[in-house]
Amino acid sequence: MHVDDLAAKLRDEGYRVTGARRRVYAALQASGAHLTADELADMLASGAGDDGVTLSSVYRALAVLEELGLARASRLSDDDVSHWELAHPDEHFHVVCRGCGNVDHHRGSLVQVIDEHLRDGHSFAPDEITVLVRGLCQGCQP
Amino acid sequence: MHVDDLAAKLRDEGYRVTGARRRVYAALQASGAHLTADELADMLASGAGDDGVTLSSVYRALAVLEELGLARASRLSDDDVSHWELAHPDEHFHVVCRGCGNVDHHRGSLVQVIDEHLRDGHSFAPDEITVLVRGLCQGCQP
DNA sequence: GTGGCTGCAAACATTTTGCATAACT
DNA sequence: AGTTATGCAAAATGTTTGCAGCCAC
Repeated sequence: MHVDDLAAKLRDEGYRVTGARRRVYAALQASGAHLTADELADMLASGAGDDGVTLSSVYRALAVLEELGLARASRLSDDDVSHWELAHPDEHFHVVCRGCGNVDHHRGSLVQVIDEHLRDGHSFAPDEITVLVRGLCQGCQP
Repeated sequence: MHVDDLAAKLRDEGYRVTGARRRVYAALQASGAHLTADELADMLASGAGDDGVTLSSVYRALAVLEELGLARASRLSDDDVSHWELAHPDEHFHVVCRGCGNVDHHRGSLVQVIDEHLRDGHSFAPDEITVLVRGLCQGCQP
């Protein structure tokens, strides 16, 4: 999603279009990775002449983006930090390598399988399914 | 697992058998539910004449139990609290109802399916697979 | 008796919040 | 101009840690 569309979506929902929100969104998009609020704040710290974004504003921007369904938090490690990424429209889950730290977005039908299984077989209506796999990728295996 | 076996396992691994560890284990076993460290500390607070267990000791006891593979932490809600339970030997995943808060241990082959899929198709060696589903159970649906 | 364990309080890290100022509409 | 968002610092929260005394071995 382009930054212009972000502006439109923000206005649509009654939010203002601010530098902080645009910059946080752009940073997530540019990196393509999973960033913590702290990392985002560091990346967006006030540089030469530039205005920068504070840590608290990063948190508030992320909350708004999440509200709009544009960003997602996940707990990829077992320490207490949330890692943020732009929300992908298609179902996927995270495969994290303990060796190199690489995070894969694994697209597949498994999330859908779980959904259908619970819906049909157990009368449970899921609205959020999280799958997290940790282990070793091919290159990091002994 | 009986508390006597816990004692044996602790000794086997070079840990001491203490009241705190026994009580934390027993509380997790008795409740059968997912408890936070805080809830455990409250349950085990020093009662009439009884000795009780402090919050920090609850954390330390849980760390040891996790080390031995006897307890597991999961993040069932999106606030930052860890919920603890005794580790079940069989694969299962959590189904949490947003309405009544009930947590189901759903046993099934899905975890195994994910494991095999990644192992065979993607040369990835998982050592931890977490599946968390949130939604509405039958009774809480509109 | 000795070394690991506990309680207590203080430290820590992450996230949230209150308030005055600045910025979007 | 009006009111929402930001920066800053301070609070809140969950968890960890240092240290003196205690308890399992």
